[in-house]
Amino acid sequence: MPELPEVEVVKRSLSGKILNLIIKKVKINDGNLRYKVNSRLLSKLIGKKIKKIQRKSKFLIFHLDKKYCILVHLGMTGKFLFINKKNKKFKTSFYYSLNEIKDRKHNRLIFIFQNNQKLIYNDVRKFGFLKILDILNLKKNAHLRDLGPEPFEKNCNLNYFKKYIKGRNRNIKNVLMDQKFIAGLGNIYVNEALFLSGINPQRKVKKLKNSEISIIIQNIKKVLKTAIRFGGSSIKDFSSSDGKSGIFQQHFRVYGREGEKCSNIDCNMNITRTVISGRATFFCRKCQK
DNA sequence: AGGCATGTTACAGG
DNA sequence: ACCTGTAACATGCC
Repeated sequence: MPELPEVEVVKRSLSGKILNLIIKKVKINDGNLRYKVNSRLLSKLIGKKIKKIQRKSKFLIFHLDKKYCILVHLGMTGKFLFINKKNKKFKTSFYYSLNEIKDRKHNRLIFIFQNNQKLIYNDVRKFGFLKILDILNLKKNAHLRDLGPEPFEKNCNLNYFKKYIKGRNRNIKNVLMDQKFIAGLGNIYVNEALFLSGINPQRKVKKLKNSEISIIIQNIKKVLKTAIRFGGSSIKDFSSSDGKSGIFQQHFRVYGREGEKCSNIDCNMNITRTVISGRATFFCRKCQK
């Protein structure tokens, strides 16, 4: 369940666990993910050490020895699960085992490390993927090449928005969902950021005032930061690699709240659901103009 | 049974 | 070129 905050949470939780581990074996239960897993390349990872984990937008990049890296996208339901065999008897790993047993069916790949700890890639819908690449080719990789700036980068500012927006006839929701314009947002956080900003998702970008754009930028950062702080949002069953769920979904102001009363004080309006660019869109008709 | 789902991409048509 | 809508991918849940 991965937009930028969820992927960041996964990155952080994984970094504390698998850095410096050496891959002993990789088991492919079902390699037919969004792109078929290349088993030949995968076997080249045996004996390699995980040196660094990086997040780029909604992608994870595992850096390994010898310029190998794994580019990962979690799609809609991709998850990593870390199994600490060494502490099998401890409560925490009992927790992992439960998770593993509950959803063994969707464990697609299993990385086994030299110390017998395991990293499982679990993905119900198989929209996610793992690609083994040469680090030197990373920059020109088609998935990463065209990504826009991330919300926390300093070039993601009012001027950048103004320049892009000029003469464009798109609505603001659609633009914020566009990874080529700004990287890392998805449907949930765009809905939330526009609510916080008091901007109707249908507004044409060319008609936004500078002050409104600034507010949007500010709220994008705010909502992402808060979501990371709460461990991401767990709709259905997102979990970080230690099986913990995030709780930011409890803080959604509009997403999934069709018909519920607007959470702004003094507003009696119910939240509206509509569809924009094929995606569910939630907003308050009164508070978002 | 039908509709919906955190994402991305391809394609058709205006 | 720009923009929108739709469908597809694979699967499960309500």
